[in-house]
Amino acid sequence: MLLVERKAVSNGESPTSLPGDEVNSNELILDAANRVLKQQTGLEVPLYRFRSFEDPNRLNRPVEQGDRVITKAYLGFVKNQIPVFGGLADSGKFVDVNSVPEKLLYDHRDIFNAALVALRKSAENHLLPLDGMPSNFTITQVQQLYEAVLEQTLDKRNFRRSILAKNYLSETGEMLSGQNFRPAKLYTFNSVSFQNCLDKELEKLPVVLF
Amino acid sequence: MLLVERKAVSNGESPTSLPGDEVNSNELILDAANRVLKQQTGLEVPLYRFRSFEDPNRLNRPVEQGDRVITKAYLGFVKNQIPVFGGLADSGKFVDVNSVPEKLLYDHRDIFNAALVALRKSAENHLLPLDGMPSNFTITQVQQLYEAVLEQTLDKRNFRRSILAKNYLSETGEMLSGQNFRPAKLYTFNSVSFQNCLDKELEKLPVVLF
DNA sequence: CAAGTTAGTGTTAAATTGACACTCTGAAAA
DNA sequence: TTTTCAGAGTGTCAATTTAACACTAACTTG
Repeated sequence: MLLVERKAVSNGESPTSLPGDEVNSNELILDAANRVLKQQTGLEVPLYRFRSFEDPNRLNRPVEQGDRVITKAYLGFVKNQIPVFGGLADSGKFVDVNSVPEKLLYDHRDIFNAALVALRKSAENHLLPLDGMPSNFTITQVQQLYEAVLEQTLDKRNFRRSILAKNYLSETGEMLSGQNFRPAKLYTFNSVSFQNCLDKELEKLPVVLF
Repeated sequence: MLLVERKAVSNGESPTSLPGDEVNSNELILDAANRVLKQQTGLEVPLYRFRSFEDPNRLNRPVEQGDRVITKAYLGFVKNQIPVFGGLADSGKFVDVNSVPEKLLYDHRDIFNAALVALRKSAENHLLPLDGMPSNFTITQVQQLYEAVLEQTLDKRNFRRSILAKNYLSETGEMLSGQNFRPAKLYTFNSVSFQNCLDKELEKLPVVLF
């Protein structure tokens, strides 16, 4: 989990926060998310929308005209990039998800919690984005990622069957050798097929939701 | 489908539109939707969120500072209420969904299309809200609603099995008599159980979606 | 070549989903 | 009173999907 320390913060608020800033009046929100992430952390990764936050009191101060902030939250997966902080973000660091402070800026802790929920539901559907994996990986490594996210062990055969059925893992033809056991096939993450899976899943949903 | 004629409209735009207006800076968006609907049509019905619309060009005019409008769209089901137009809405009328003009205000035709998609996906999941049904109704009437929304006939036995399994229809103990065939059981729509179904469905979803 | 370690594979039982046809009940007509 | 009409209401079977479960394959090291 990447947390940043925000420069100017209203009285009493924690400067520890998620990257984030305002949308320009002529840009798509996803574009804004990418731009702000780049500005504040130097990172460029695919972003996945998960929820919006719109409570009028979420900034913990009385709402005045022009002070209403609605956040559309995205998450993304970082490989090995080293962040370079800038913009509103003074500094920052990666922390274990179990070490995220209870108190973050505004309702950012709620947003983080929602991100974890989103991640776990995605994992239950075998739809975790693998942008954070190395470019070649074994299915066992993917399974370890899933087990970490879900905090439970999974049956190897069922996991393989389910994840391969999604068709977003492509065999490279290469094997992972140099270990003292049977070499494993290496796969890559096919993000186009992955998007197709998400779209197909979206097809199935009831869209009238709250 | 309820369309309203909007009073003041920028040049060249169709005044025929969906009810809608701005959110106050201190209210929840759903509250705003209820308030605006009441103001403009006099109607008070449960509202169901289905999508947001955020294209910077959706107002068909160059975006200036403070001119960016993002819409969160809701739909609701009207029973027999007679609308009383007010606020931005000069007048209005119910029209068949197949007679909605191609050109509505701004992107309201897109919003309407999205509402239809949402409705049909909800129907495929046997999760159409029944706020628009009479207070007592037969399962056959519900099936007719579903068939109208889906524009296809459904198998009676499978439909009954599925819809009853959701547990949001409650038997009243009354029967619909006075017809020259076997009387049908009358049911009511249990909106609390219905919400539970929606929540349960939400549990199952992958939440990382775009 | 034996031992150790992970890779990789298939079957069965249970639950769910879709296709399909007949009996029940009341009213009206004969 | 009996028959006819029309929609109400019900169950089964086959196919698919999902979860549980155990062994053989392949490579390295000693």
